[in-house]
Amino acid sequence: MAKPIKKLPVLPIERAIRTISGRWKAVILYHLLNGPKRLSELSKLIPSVSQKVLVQQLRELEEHGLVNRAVFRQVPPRVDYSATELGLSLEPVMLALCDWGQRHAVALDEIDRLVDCVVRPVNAGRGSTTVGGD
Amino acid sequence: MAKPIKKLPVLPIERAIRTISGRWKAVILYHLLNGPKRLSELSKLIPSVSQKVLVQQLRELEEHGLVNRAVFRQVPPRVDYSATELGLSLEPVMLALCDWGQRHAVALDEIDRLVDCVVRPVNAGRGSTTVGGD
DNA sequence: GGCCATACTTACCAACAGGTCTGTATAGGA
DNA sequence: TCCTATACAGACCTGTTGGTAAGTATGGCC
Repeated sequence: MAKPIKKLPVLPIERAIRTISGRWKAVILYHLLNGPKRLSELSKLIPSVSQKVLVQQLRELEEHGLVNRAVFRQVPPRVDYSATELGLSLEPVMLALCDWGQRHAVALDEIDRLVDCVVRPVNAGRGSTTVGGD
Repeated sequence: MAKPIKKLPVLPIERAIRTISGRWKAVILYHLLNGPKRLSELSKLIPSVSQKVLVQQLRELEEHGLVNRAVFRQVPPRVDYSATELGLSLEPVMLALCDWGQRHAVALDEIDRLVDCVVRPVNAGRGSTTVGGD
């Protein structure tokens, strides 16, 4: 496991928040919780993210041990990004955050559209969940 | 409930993360979970925070409905900051984040010192928990 | 050789975040 | 009047972050 280049806080809660608080990180992780993805796939799933920032955040997530990057020797180039065990362990935390975020929106009367907090497929029916950033 | 000036993301998880991800916010909230505090108290509890940022973050937490600010008509000026019901509801989420943050530090072999994840007094004995930022 | 698909990298810039330092306001007490 | 305690506000600066736009590398196919 390579040492993260970007130093993380010592305080556990600050550390946790820092690993997932960069732009698009939560969205990226959400998609990777559903299985490995290529860069091009993630680009299509998150249309509003710039190539540069997508790569940047993936690299950071990788550095912090949440994401694994698998390079295939082929052309066109193929790189698979997948959530590590550590990354997968964030799922309940992300769910808790999502639930609270909904509660927050309701409390502040800012419920334009209530997005379901589903980070894994519950069954074959993909459902109505859409995550693409705000 | 006043509308927050700083617009929050629509996506619930991004919204949640944004409300607690500013500098010192988690630490500030941690202290307010233990009861109302004055600015000077918070300054003493978190020695490394600058006056300006402390006030700024408290104002943001207030704007986002997590913190209540009570002004007393007296001199010296007295202002009490306390966690709102919404803010208090963050406790389990913060605990989950803290637990995960510890797990993360262990997984990356960065366990200098394991800080306990206690956000409320468990009993009369205050214990060994210390939160002051990194 | 040109085109394709994929996965990046680089230069540049605007906006933002956090911090230092200085100053202001209030009433009470010596 | 000066000092005290408390709670800010404002000017300024540095470093970071997110994004736009353009470019590079690889091998396969026509």
